[in-house]
Formats: sequence, C-alpha cells, structure tokens
Amino acid sequence: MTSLSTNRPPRVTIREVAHRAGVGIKTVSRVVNNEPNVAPATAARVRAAIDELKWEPDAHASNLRRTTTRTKSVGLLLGSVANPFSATIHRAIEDIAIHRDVAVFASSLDDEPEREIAAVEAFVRRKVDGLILTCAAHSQAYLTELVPPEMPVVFIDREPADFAADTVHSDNVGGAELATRHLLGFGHRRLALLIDRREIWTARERERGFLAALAEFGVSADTATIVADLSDQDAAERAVTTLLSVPDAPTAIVSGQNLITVGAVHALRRLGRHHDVALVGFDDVELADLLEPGLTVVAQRPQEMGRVAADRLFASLDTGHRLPPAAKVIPVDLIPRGSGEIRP
Amino acid sequence: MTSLSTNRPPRVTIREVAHRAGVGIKTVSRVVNNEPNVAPATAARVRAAIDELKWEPDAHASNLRRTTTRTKSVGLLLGSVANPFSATIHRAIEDIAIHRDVAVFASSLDDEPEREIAAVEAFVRRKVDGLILTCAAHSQAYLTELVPPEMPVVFIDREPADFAADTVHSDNVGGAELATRHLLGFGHRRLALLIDRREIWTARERERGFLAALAEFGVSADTATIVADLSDQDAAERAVTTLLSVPDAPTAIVSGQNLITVGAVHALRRLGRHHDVALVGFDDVELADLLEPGLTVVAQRPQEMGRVAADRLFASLDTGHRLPPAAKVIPVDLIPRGSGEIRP
DNA sequence: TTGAAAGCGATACCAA
DNA sequence: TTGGTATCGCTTTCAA
Repeated sequence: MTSLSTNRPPRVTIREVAHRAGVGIKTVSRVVNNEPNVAPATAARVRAAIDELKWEPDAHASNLRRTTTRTKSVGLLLGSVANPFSATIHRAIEDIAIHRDVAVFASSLDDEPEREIAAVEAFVRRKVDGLILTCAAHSQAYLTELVPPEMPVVFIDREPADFAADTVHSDNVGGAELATRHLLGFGHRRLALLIDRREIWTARERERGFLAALAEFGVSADTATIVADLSDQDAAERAVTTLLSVPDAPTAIVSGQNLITVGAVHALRRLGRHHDVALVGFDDVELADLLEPGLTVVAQRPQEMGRVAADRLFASLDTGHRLPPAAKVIPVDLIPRGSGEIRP
Repeated sequence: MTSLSTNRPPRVTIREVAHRAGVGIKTVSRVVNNEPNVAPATAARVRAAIDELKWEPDAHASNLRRTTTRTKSVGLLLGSVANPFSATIHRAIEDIAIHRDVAVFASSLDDEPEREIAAVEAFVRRKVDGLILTCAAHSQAYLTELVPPEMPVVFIDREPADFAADTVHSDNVGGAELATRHLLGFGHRRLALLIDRREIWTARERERGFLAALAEFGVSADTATIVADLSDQDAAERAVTTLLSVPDAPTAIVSGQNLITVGAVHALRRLGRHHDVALVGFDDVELADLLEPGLTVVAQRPQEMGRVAADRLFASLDTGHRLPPAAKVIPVDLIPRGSGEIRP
C-alpha cells in the first residue's frame, strides 16, 4: 500500500470566500457572526460568495479561538427514555430546543447513582451548553467540581441535595394527599401505599402526603401498610398479592408511580379483586380510561414540566450566566375513572 | 458594568505537559493517541505529567487538524421520542452506545419530510459519527450530498428510497398477512384495514400483506374497506365510528399502527361494539392484556430492532467505512388475547 | 468600516 | 524512538 491518500475532501475555507467576495477574512467572519461595522453592500457580497461556494464555517476551528463557545447542544438525564413519563418530558424539551437549533442528548439512568455521575461527565466532556437532570444520586455535591461554573443546570422531577439550581417538579405531597383524601372520603380506613425506594425523593414526598392525609382524617398511621422498594412492575404485582392475602387486608391502595400502578392492576385482575379493592395511581398511564373499572389517577403534567424546565434553561443561557435558583411546582390533577371510587 | 472579564480559566496545554515530562509535544500527542514508537519509560513519564497537571486534550484543537475525527456521538431520527415504539428503539440503541462511551442525539420527525432533512443537517453539522434513521421523506437521495461518504447510515423501521444503506425493519408484509389470516380463519369475510398515510413505507407494506391474505382466502378486495391517512388517535376513532355506521359494515378490523389501535379501541368501546367487532392491532400497546376483551396484536420487537441497528452501525464504525448495505428483517409475533378471536 | 498579522491547541510530516 | 516545524480554519487584536 503506497498512497494512504488522506482523501480529505477539498474543503471550502473562509479564505476562499473572502477572496471571492473581494474582502478580507475578518469581514467574512464579521458577517457570519452578525458583528457590527459591516457596510450593507459588503455584507451582501459576502453572503453571495458564501452561498455560491456553499461554505460552512468549521465549528472546531471557530470554537478553538472563541472565548464563549456554544455547541448548541444540551444534555438530558432521565429515568429512562423508554418510560412514558420521561419520554413526554423529553419530547417537550426537544420541541423548545429545536426552535433554537439546539440538539438534545438524552441518557437513561435507571435510578442508579453511578450512572448519573457518568452521564454528567460524558456530557460535560462533550461541552454541552446546559444540563437538565432527574437526579438519582443521594447528593449532587459532585456537580460543583464537575460542571463549569457558568453552565446552567435545571433539575426536573426531583429536588437535588447539596447543590443549588433551578428545580421543576410536580406537587408530590399535594398529589398524594389528594389521592389519599379521595379514598378516605369514600369511607376507606385501611389503606396501603406502594412506593419506590425511599432514596428517591418523589417516593419520600408522596409518602409524606399520604401520611398527612391520614392524619387529617384522624386515621392512625398504624392502620396503614406502606410497602417501599418497589422499583418495577413485577415487584409491585407481588407486593399487592401478598398485601391482600392477610386478614384485615387494606381495602384501598395508593400507588406511587406508573410502573407500580400497572403491576398493581395486574395483581388485582389476577386475584379477581379489581371491582373490590380501590386503587388510585400517581401519574397517568395509557389506556387507563378503557380498563374495567377505569383507572383513577393523580395525573402529572410531564409536558408542562419539560416546557418549564427548558424555558428556564434557555433563559439562563440567554443571559449568559446562571440565574438565581428558583423552584417551580407543577400542579397535578385527580382524574376519577372508577377504580378510586369503589367503597370498602 | 466595567470589566467584561473574559474569565478564561488558565488552560493546561500540551506544551506544558511536554515541558514537565521533558519531551517534545509530539511525543505527548503520541502517548494520548496510543500511537506506536514510544519507549515505555517515556510514555510513563508523560502519563505522570498528564495526571499531575490534570491535562485534558482540547477536543476542538484535536479535531481541527485530525483527518479522522470522532465525536463519539450518533444521531437518531425517530417518529417521536414520546411514542412507545420509538422510545423502546431509542433505549435499546442507547444501551449499546453507552458501552462504547458514545452519546445519542435524538430527534422527533412526526413523519414530516422537511424535518428529516433538517435533522440530518443538524446532526451532520455537529459531526456525529453515524446516523440511524426512520425516514419520513419520499426519497433519501438528499443524503448523498448531505452526508460525508464515509459516515455510516442505518435505516430503521422503514426502507429508504434512492439511497443504499443498511436497513432494519419488521416483517411488515408477513405481520399484516398473519393478522388478516387470523381474522379470516375465524370466519370473517368483511374486513377493514386502517392505515397511516401511504407515503409511509410501513403503511404500504402492511396494506400489501392485508391484500395478500385476502387473495389467499379467495376473498375479493372489493369486499374490504381500506381507510388510509390516519395519522393520529382521533382520526382513527372517527374513522371506526364512520366505518361501523353503514349497512354491511366490516365485522373485523386490522389496525396498522399503535396510535390507530388505541383510537379504534376507544371507538369500539364508545359504540359498545367491543365484544362484537374483532380487532387485531399492529404493534403492541401497554395494558393491552388488561382490556376487556384483551387486545390481540401482532407485536413488533422494537428492542431487537434497535439492538440490531446499533450493532450494524458500530460494525461500520469499527471497520472505518460503510459496510456493503444489508437488510435485516425482524420477525413479528401474533399475541391472541381476545379481541382478535371474536367470530362474526 | 476594514483587513493584516498573531495566535488558539492540537496533529501531520519529515528529518534527525 | 524522537521532536521541530508547518499547518488546520477560524477569532482576536490592533492599526489603518
């Protein structure tokens, strides 16, 4: 083998454009970067030359010398891109980003703390302009040294610890209260709560709301069963099966998350108890209205969450630095469809 | 405001590392790029200097001069990141990419041709290493001039036109045949097919399969109703309502896509015909097994599709050039759950 | 309003 | 096995 032919395609450079337009390269640079002090006629000639030559500025070359470099990309950390809740957030963010010609990197964490850090590292290394993250780790202190001080960060769905930044999340306490109060209002006194691992902030918040509603109705927490550590559908299904097999079993269930809800519905159906045990799920699921009975849920607004988070991120990006951290709480909506209106 | 302070952090450069290690910069370059011809002792000294100075090579500077530049990112074009089918593909690809430290950009096209081209442009401009795309445009000829000749491209879910590259898709014709044959086997003779716009390749393929099965059973295509241009749930719901309002209405429905299936189920329920009109959907949907009757579907294997597509992309990337285009057809699975086993 | 010259931080080539 | 030097394509600086 002799000619290892670099085969580099004959790139069009700024120099050729400048020559074609009969100006200096600095003037071409001014035009493409919308800098002031270019005569309209000159700018027009330059633009014509750019079009004729089909020149595209080389991003690497620009960013090399530039002080404030933008990759026009953002990093998004989610539970899983395959989870409908996360996917809806993702789409909402993409819809805002695309208007600004910003591309979105997404990464699935599966609630594993190490993956959160690895993903942040990976995105920072790729020099994303900003980060939107659903945190999985116990503390976000690591962000202080990992993320450049001017890079905007927005937390979505969960509040961070040891790191101050914008946060957007559902009214978890209020939503769980609403669900629980709804069941209590229908006469239930033996309730169960099914939640994910307590390391997860939303699980803790929803538990707080559940307990607050019980207290409000003067129902002792001792009469309630709380099953935690339910991180997938199968675990939830097994938990409900066990739950209902004991004497004085709960007559109503609050599910703390969409996967748990689906698992619970499966269990109730298999046991033939779906017309008998009340169920309210946190977060809506597809086809919930077509089940028999319809599935009552406290619906979140993932699209709104994504939109608000993206707006906030771009606001920081526009001002050129992080805005003072603010927290935005998104309301939830109780949707009665049948399963939550069953009496004990 | 006075000091617009560039605030550029004092960057560590390769020069300082070379000085510290007592070598030339080219030797440092050799070490970080694992090039041959470096004495082990020298390499060790260089590595020590890199660690001490915490030097990280500047990606922009490297990529500027480098001929074969890798950003360790790939672009993924999907129907919508919020559609469960697309989202599952996305996740499968991410799971493979992450092992190679490759990040994934995703873009939702909503089946709009212009967005396909815009998304490809956006990704090429960001110098992704490869592209996986569900095409929405009529022709992919544009890729020839838009995409660098060595950049690997894999089509997923749909076959491209006017551009040869790897393709991964379901057995659409076979799947539609399977669904239709299933209904014909239960005695149905007046069938309806609900599909998306015929510009979409999968819609055309599934129509072919539907017609083939009819022919196989000696049923004239004239007795069948084909409703096309159904691109969302509402349209499907309306179509089914209209469909069943005429005399000699179809007794069985084949739905060509997940959104259409959900719309059809809604219509049947609203009309109270769900125990009466048979339905087989293409592509599985969440909770399908808990409906009454259960929803019979021809399930696709989105996870397998994503995995195969990603494997193929990385195989091309590993060899350093596009592999000869190959087509991989992924099997589908008929899952009988009740709605497809209703007799006329 | 304009442009010439001096980098930016790495890689490529070639001589030592 | 090494390292000097010429780039890479653009932004910055500064003088015209």
